[in-house]
Amino acid sequence: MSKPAPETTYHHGDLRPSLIKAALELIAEKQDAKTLSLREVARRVGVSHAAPYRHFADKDALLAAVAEEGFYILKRYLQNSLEEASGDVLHKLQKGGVAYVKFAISHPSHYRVMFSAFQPSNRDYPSLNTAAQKAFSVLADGIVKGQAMGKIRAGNPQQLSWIAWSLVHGLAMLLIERQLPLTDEQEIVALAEFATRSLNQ
Amino acid sequence: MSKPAPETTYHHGDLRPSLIKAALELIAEKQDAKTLSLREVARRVGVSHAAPYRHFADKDALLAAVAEEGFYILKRYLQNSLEEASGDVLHKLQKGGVAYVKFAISHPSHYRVMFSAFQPSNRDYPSLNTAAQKAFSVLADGIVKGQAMGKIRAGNPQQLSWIAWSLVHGLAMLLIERQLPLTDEQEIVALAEFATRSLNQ
DNA sequence: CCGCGAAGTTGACGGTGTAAACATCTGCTT
DNA sequence: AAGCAGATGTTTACACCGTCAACTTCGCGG
Repeated sequence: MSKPAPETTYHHGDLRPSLIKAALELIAEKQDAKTLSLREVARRVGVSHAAPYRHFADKDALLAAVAEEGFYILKRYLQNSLEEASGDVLHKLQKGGVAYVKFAISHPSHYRVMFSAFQPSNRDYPSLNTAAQKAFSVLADGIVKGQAMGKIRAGNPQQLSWIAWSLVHGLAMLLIERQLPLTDEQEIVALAEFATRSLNQ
Repeated sequence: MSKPAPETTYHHGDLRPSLIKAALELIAEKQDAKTLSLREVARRVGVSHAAPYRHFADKDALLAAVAEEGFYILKRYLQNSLEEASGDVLHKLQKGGVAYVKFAISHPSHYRVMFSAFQPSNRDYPSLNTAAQKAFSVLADGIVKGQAMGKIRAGNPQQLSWIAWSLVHGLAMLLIERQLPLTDEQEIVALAEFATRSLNQ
């Protein structure tokens, strides 16, 4: 609403976020992120095919921005689920794990981009890396808190949170790639709950 | 050695497996499987750019074959590690889990192809699906055996093996995508051992 | 021995990522 | 207020890609 649809102007004025949004839409519409073309994104925004290069070094850079956006959303999603969950820390954490899987399966193509945008040298796209780190920290901080309250077994909290992340990430990935013959949401949630209960506490 | 390097012939004679092998080499040489081109594979084999279409419907079909090959290798790898591991079933299974992660991080780009070759409708490439299933069964069968011997807690063995698979797959993926700041093989093995010990038994 | 189908080649087409040269606009300086 | 400079878009061009159709070569069964 901030922009009164300026009919036709030479300068778009808000291109960078528009490109990210359009890429997100296209990724969601197809199932497949790897068939996404930069020119298609430009077309959807109504801009020439070279315009994106004023805002992104290359196609990968746009995908990295899309991924980064995903980690912001995931972080808020996890924080909300932890706040809303009732009961003790352990129960909150389990709800968080289920929420993680739910997020992944409800945005499968976006989730895939989030975890495939990383380059050989992970020093590219530092803001993507810190965004991912912050999302992960929601889970890791919960584990530290649980340990402090004696609800979670002692031990290297970093290792503990890494394997907890591995569990939900692996489950999410296998579900997204249809390696597990589950489609019903209820069945999936049940399995996710079972998973979060299966780690030694 | 079976082929005495026939200098130059119109017909290659062994093209299909050669293409798979060349694709595998190229994927390993680059880190990145998505920059692999069909024409590049054909070039490496010394054949025209359209020749692959006599053996594969399209590029995805070649990648599916590459993935299938990966699941055969993985299956043998897991079987060997289970056989060679000493001790009871539980210990064997834990060794198997570590072996799984080791396989993934020592063939990262191949492993990525294995889990990204699946199509929206998983009824394409049925042989790929059964190959993946068979590799997974090595692990699942071990769990059933462990339950029969009372070494692993009772419960739906399918769910149990699914979450065990999720754990090692998630750990492998996070390591491959460099989401966990570990590079030293020993550290990684230690984390994998910790992971396989962390499931309720 | 011959001809037919399988396997490989050539050439073409539309689409893609990306760079270079050009056009337009916006805001700051004088 | 004028105008210039840099930021933002456009056009054009190039090499490469996946794929198809038409053509060529070869090996094998009648």
